[in-house]
Amino acid sequence: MPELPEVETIRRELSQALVGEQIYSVEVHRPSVVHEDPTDFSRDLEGCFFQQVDRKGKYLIFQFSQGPAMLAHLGMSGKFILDRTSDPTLQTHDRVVFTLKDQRLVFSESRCFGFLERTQDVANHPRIKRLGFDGLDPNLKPHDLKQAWGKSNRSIKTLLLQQSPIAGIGNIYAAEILFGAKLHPETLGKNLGDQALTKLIDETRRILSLALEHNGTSISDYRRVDDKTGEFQNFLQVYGKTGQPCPVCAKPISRSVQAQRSSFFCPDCQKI
DNA sequence: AGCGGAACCTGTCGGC
DNA sequence: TGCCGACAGGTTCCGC
Repeated sequence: MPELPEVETIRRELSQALVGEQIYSVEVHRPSVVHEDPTDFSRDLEGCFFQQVDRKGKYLIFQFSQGPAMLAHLGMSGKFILDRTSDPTLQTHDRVVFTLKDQRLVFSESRCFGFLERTQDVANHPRIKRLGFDGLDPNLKPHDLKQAWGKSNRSIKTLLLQQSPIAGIGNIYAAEILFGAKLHPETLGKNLGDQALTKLIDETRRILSLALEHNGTSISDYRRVDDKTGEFQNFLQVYGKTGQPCPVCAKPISRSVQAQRSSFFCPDCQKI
């Protein structure tokens, strides 16, 4: 599911619901998603209070009153569900269940690409250390992109998916950002000048913010913690629109494959 | 050093 | 109806 706007939507909802809550018990139903001995994982978290829920790129970071923090990545299909009913029936893809005072927090992941991982030192965790500026970080400047991309022969589409120097963009928003910036996905990053880089940064912020205002994009799996959908799918210009008219020039949207991922673009509006 | 591709695992959909 | 291949919002690792 989840790129920056979806993860941030979930972060806000979880923060609201969890801070100050105590974990009564933890059940791990799919050991491979916790990246450590599930018995240790459960035992250590039981009794802890949620203190803060942060985010960097597509990672959620849970801070507790004591002990290590917990990183969560939702992979392709991961969800956090807040279940306030008293029905403890397990759904097929429920991997980890945290029982709190009056609710259960369920980590559900059909494809098992997502995971929960505890760490004593978030900032130095290799997965976090690798990330560049968060996609909404106002400090990102054209110079940073130039420095990172200057010697690379990769296309701009591939570079946007790297999570460094910009973190949080995935396949949907890469398509929408490049359409907004009028850049063909196969343009080489190193060929972009100051003007194009500035436009790219502006569009990144504009699209991610707009998507966040609409609570993210629900194409198939993505749901908010209360099972509501996001609404940004109603605003997509090119992602998944192969053959449909470009909203600007009405030529059909093209699809190609780059680095094993689909790219969607207008062959007329987006130039190399 | 940097690149493309395979791998991780599961589900859905369309064609035959 | 059943089987098979293509495709899916992500990340890491392994050769070349």
